[in-house]
Amino acid sequence: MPIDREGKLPLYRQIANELRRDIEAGRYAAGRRLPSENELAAYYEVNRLTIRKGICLLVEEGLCEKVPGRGTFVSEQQAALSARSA
Amino acid sequence: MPIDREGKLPLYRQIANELRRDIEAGRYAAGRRLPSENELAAYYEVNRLTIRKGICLLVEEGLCEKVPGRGTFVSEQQAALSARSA
DNA sequence: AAATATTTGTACGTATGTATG
DNA sequence: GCATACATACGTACAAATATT
Repeated sequence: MPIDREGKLPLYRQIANELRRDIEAGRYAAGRRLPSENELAAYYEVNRLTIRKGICLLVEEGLCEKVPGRGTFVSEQQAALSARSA
Repeated sequence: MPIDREGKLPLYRQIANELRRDIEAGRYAAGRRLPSENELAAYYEVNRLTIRKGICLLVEEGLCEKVPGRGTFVSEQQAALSARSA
């Protein structure tokens, strides 16, 4: 159970950490689409806006890119990085 | 620099005064939408809830009307008033 | 072409917790 | 204790872009 509601870390940061871990572990291939915000919200049992806030951090880090109407995608560079380290 | 954090007036009252001034100065046309709460929060560098509290005063005064999910709009009457005084 | 579904984007509404004066 | 202010989180509604049927 990844998310700790009693923890000190805000949920959206925990979400960001989880997703970052998954990306860096290569669980999402180069340019692949992440699950939709609604799917992630259902999976982690948090509000969709909390997911968005977490993903926003990853976008700022350059790990992800969002495309309106399409989804959120793993940045190519990041995919290359995790492939290299794998 | 409109907002004075050292002043005696609470921030939300200062915000209300600023917005009221802008409306009465005709800077927002009849029925026009104000900047979103988030935009105002960024502009004045205060929390969104502080903006909300300030706008709430204007709504009580009849200067503005809020529409859930759409925004805050200048009341038509008020627009007429400021047009008259202009 | 049209209608529908999916997905991200935006905006207000509400509640709780924390900190400060 | 109370008012002010901020951070977090969820709720709800609708718009815009895209994809599908």
